[in-house]
Amino acid sequence: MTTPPPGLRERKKQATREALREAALRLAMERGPDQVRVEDIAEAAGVSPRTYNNYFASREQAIVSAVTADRESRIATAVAAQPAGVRLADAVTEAVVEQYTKTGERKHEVLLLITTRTALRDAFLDTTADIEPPLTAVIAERLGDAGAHTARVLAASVAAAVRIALESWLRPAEGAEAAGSFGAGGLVVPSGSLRDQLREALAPLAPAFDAAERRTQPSSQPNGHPLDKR
Amino acid sequence: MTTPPPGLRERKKQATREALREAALRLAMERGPDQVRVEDIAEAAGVSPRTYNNYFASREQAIVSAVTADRESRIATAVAAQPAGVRLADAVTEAVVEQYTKTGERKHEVLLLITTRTALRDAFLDTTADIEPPLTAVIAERLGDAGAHTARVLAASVAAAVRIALESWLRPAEGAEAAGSFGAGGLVVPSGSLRDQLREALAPLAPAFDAAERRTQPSSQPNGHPLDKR
DNA sequence: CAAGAAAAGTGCGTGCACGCAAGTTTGCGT
DNA sequence: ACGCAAACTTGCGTGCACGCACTTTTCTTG
Repeated sequence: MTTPPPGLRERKKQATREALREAALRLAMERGPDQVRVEDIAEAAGVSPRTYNNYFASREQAIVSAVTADRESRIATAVAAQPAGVRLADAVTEAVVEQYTKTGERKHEVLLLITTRTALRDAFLDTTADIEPPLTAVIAERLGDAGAHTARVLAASVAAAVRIALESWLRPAEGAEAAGSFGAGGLVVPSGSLRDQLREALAPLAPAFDAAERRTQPSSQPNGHPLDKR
Repeated sequence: MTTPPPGLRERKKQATREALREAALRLAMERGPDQVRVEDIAEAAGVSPRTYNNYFASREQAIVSAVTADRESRIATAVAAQPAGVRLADAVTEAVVEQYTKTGERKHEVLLLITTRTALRDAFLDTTADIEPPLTAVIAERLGDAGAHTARVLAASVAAAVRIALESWLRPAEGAEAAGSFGAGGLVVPSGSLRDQLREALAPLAPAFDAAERRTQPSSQPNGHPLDKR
């Protein structure tokens, strides 16, 4: 409905983007990530370097996007696909966990590559911001027009939480540095599975979702037990 | 206590940083922001271009940092300075609003400059991430060791909310584009004062703070009326 | 189906970020 | 007071991001 026939223009565009993605990833895997110049990626994809640059603002983005692909749209539909009765908080949590967990075999070995370079790691973490717009849309849909503002904030918070979860998951406990007055952190969390990290990061936001949801439909109370562990 | 005498080394370093900040801002104000090359800033500050680059990762950062300065530390202390009895949510909100509102006359004219260039605008918005570590620290302090994880998520959410508030404040209603299924947004909010934008963006997070706070001190209920409008 | 408008691709030039390997300054132990 | 080690500065070189002007391709409309 939204895309009758995408048109040749758009198809070519996506094809080029895909080719660049693939080329970037493949070359990065073959040689090290540092041994891949933009020129190589462009050539492998059959476009000029300048064109490559119209698709990706940085070399890291190109490589990482091969893993990230169309996560944004997947998340949105995943939320919408949740049964109508569940709490909004649970719907979002489930959708997010599902999308970040259901990783093909190939992806996992790519993540190893990504963690080896700080620039790549950062670029990967930055992609969490991409889920914000679609999340805003679905949340806003459930909150109604009055909650548009709230929806944006909640979506952004979710993105932030996901980022944190990925951060502490990707980091096998580095030396103690920056933030505040924590110990080495060894006690805080033994760096469990990604699944757990995500749930734990999203849990604190649940009350905010509940409150927002309550403000729009004070009558129909969604069932609150499918995932509530308390 | 934390800084007996800072030592010559550190003082010089801060002096250089300050000089760069000031030079960058001054030059950007005199000519347009686009007419300032890194070379100029470095020369005006009396260091080599390469050294400039050891302090700032981008030209935009240097300019923006003149406005941002030590906001991070101010926020942390502002939260800590709040009366002990108030809800954590209120303490944070007040501290944040205060810090982003108490803007000198000079700052306001700088903000006008910043909004003129997208790159500067983005750099400015990115600085909201800097408040995250100090916020994490103070929040963690009030939540106790058990809530360290929660503290990080909440701090990140606050940072995200602030970013959103600043975004919609800096943008006098552009044409409708990206996100989801909203109208032109003219109805949603008439783009009130920054103060209001901040409060509105932070409000949805209050329930999350309350819940977190409740989990650590189920007994002593903080007074909940100083700012609660509902 | 033939222009003409709109959009994508391309070549070129400029300023920049950043690694590396010196040189220089500051701090500290003895 | 001296001198070594660590921190900061700097020059150089490389690859890159991106604006601009222009060509080529695709979409639209009469």
